[in-house]
Amino acid sequence: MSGPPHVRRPATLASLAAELGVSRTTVSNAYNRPDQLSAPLREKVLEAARRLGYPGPDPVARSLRTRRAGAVGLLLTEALSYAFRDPVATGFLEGLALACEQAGQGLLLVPVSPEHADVAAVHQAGVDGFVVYSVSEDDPHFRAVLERPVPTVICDQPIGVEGVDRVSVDDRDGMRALGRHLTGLGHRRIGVLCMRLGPQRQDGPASLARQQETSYPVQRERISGIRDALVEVGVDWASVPVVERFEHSPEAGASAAAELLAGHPDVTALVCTSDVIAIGALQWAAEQGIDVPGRLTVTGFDGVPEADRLGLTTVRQPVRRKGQVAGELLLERGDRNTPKYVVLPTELVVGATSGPAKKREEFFSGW
Amino acid sequence: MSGPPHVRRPATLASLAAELGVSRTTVSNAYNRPDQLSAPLREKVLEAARRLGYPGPDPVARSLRTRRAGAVGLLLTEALSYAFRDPVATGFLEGLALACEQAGQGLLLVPVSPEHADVAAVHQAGVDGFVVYSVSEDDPHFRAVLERPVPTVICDQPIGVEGVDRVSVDDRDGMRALGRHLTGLGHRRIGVLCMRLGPQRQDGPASLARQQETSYPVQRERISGIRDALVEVGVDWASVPVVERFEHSPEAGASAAAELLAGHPDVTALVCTSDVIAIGALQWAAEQGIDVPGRLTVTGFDGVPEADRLGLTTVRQPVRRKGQVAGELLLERGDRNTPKYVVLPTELVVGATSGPAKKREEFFSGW
DNA sequence: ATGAAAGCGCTAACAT
DNA sequence: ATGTTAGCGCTTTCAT
Repeated sequence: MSGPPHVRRPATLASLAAELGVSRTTVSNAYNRPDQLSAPLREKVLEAARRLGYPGPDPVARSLRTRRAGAVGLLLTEALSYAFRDPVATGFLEGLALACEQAGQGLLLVPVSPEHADVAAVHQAGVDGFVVYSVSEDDPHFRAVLERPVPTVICDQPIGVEGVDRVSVDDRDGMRALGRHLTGLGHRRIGVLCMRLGPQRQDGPASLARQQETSYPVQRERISGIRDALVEVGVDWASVPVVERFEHSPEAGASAAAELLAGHPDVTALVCTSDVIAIGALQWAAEQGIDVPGRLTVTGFDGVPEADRLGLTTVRQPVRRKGQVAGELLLERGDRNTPKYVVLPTELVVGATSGPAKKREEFFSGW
Repeated sequence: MSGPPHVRRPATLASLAAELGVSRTTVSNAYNRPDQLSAPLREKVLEAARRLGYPGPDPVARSLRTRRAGAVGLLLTEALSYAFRDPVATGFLEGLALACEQAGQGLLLVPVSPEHADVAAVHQAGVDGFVVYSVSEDDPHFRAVLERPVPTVICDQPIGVEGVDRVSVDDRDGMRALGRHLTGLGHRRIGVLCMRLGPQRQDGPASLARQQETSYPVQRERISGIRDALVEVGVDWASVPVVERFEHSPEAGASAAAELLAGHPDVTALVCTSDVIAIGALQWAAEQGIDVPGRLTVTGFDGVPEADRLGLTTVRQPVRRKGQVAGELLLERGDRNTPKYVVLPTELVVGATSGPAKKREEFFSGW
């Protein structure tokens, strides 16, 4: 298939019409408007089609003529394949797929791999609109999407793009609520494990500058949220260790937890900016024999199903709904010309992985 | 977007050519064959394009002309949205996406919802080929795919379709190995929890007839595998309880486990035909305070990441690889006209959820 | 290096 | 109820 295009169609609408001695319109109607011709004639056409091996109207030719592709394009941050490993992305996809399904639209995943850095795939996509899921602010593919003369909906990131629909959640607010839950439990010495803050891999401590200058607003907002809560009770944010990981996986979470606690053994709570990271941290703690939440509190963000099963304390965001809304925004847009911005609510989920902070004395004997 | 088609393109290749006083060919070349015209002229064309808001060649028109859509269609059993909830399906998708990515091809998810029972979506898909993932033997969408004049690759199911590429694993063999592991541990009274066996919802015990007549060969093979192992040690298969669930989710697994053990309290091992079901069974056992594997052995099939984290005894199948191979089969097919059938290996993973069967006496005191 | 001509396969006014 | 006409926007030999 990468070689020559696939075989020429055995028969076309025109050849069928010629064969039958009817007009092309009639054949077209036989497929698209059964009520426009008599039942016997229609049957005759369909029968001839079967006989000649005519597979029905070519979808591409029809799309060209009707000016609709019948599909929505999806642009993702990462390599396409990554999306299927991330439970938040799959939740989003589930919702988006649901919306597409209901509208009878296909969902085209646009191939953006780090290797194929070219933007051609975006130009090549035969779609009626794009959903852009959580991409970095300077993504070239994203720019290419904006150049296409079709409607677009952004999910989460980037922010601040004028005139483009967007759906997101209030990350900062959600994390602030979680932070207050922790400070309410007496935690003062906490550590943060976060996702990548820049396009370049940088695993390790994230400076204050890096926290602020990140090209990933979602991470910035979540970090700001936990900071808000700590500052409220008088903690000096500059003293709070933040460890960053480029990969987003439980393994990365485990190694980040190890790194943070090695450097800051007196930390009583590990705040992770995603459930995936938190799941890794939890696993690490279990392997180390560290009691959660007795000795260490661990929290996440997102509310993915596995976190639920593990009883993780987290902030649940309606990922599926987010995908659905993104799809609806794109598919049900009438002729409106003012953009819509939808912000969905989050919910604090107190599970079994957060508990009271031990006092320093208890703490050292607790090891 | 569901209303009128999106706005007419502001400019076309032809209008740009006219404006510049050059031929259409030249404009086309500026985009597709930069080496066919002088750099200055090319720049002039591109500049004019920017100025006039010409977004580059229309992908649909190009597809019609070149006879290639630059995308692969994916047909799934279930509602599209389900695929993203099932870790096996997402693993497969990951691999398939990887293959598409590398070939620079898009991946179009064809919308098949139970509501939109019509096959139109298959006809509407502008793709160069189809991958069919684990669909039932009598799926009408599948028939529609076969009618399209493009290459197709089947994954897992249906089996026995002549002349169509296929990739699968030896389910029966994998399950047989698992079964021998269990009989080796002394298990003789086992129960099976399986996925749906027919298009109609039927939650509860599955008769021998139903096990054999299922339209889902994969389930049949897995059940046959465990049967093989039990028959080898003299167990009468007719006495082995098999509980079926229509939904494929941990919740369904939990309820199936409850049902099976309520009816057969002397069972020492629960063999599940998927990890997702097994995870639910495990959760149920934990809630009931049933010791695994002390009192009850629980096993799965697939080897999904979460199963790994839980230490589930299971049969690992290379799901990701399966997706990748499916993609490669479709994309790298030269001009071969003989179909390929690829069968990938499985691997028994002995985790922490399988242990020796207790003797009947120990067993009752174990409650 | 550039242009002219010829469709790819189809649908939608509009007429009859 | 059926046919006629006129493209949708583009690429690709083949000439020049």
